[in-house]
Amino acid sequence: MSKRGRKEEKMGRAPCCNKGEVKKGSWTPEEDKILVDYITKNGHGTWRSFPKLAGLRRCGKSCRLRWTNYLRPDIKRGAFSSEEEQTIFQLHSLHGNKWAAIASRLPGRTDNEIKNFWNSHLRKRIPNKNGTLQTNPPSKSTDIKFTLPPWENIRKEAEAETRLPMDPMLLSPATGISDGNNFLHEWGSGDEEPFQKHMDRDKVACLIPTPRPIKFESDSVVTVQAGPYFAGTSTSESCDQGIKEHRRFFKEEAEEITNAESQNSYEPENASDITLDLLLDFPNDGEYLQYV
DNA sequence: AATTTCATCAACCGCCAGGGA
DNA sequence: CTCCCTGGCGGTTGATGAAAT
Repeated sequence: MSKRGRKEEKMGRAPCCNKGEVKKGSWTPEEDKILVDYITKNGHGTWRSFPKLAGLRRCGKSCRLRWTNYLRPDIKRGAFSSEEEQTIFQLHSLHGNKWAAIASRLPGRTDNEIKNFWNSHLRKRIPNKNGTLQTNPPSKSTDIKFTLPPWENIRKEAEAETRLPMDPMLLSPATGISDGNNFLHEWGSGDEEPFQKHMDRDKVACLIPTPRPIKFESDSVVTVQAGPYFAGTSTSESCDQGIKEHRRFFKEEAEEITNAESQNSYEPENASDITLDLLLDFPNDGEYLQYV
């Protein structure tokens, strides 16, 4: 049958499966076994035709999801390690809700799993404009303290590297922090003005995605928190200085990467290197460098 | 002990981009 | 060049169990 003929046969978008015949809801162990056995022997082929071939009363899309998210042999189950948490924070600061991009940097973890983990655990730890955490009263098992945000570990790690030792006076907790996604949006827009106004209005420096602590000379009132997000409360002047330093930092890192790549020797080895690697994948195809 | 509230996460839905005919 | 199919993605829902009252 010609495509045009098929088009005339059924107008509009064809449903991915016959809703009346497919089963929905949780998968049973029997269904899982059928799916895994079939793929092991034959591969999945075209997902659309997979359920019929495998003998499952499921939508092909549902089969694909079940396989890619839960039954694939290379899936890593269990709790996220602190290293994985840190990596997710760093990647999210760069990519936002691009779960597939984040998952591609975490072997064995799926986008769905990371998305759920972010929404149920990590998102709560990002402070909002009031300086409070985006969370209901924390459960007993959740150790959330505004004075010790999750990226504190990263700061300590970076400090240990001694590449950018922190001035102790810069480490007091930030008290007013804007939302990182807002910042990313404004940063990505390439329009500095809204960002400046935002800072002036709230007397809040910023929440800048950064893989390592940033050191800069400050006036007497600035306080700084460093990590996946760099944040601070400050006067307008010290804000400006902080941003300048931030940009210089990124520029230097980008140059480092460029140099290393030109020697064909850059191999990401840890979370920090992965983040630097990601700078080159930043939205707008690296266009962000013009603002650095 | 019973009921309500909350947190978690597996699964679904709709949309989109890429590729092939 | 257009149309369609497919896989992939991100947002959302709802079932379930745990915690609180």
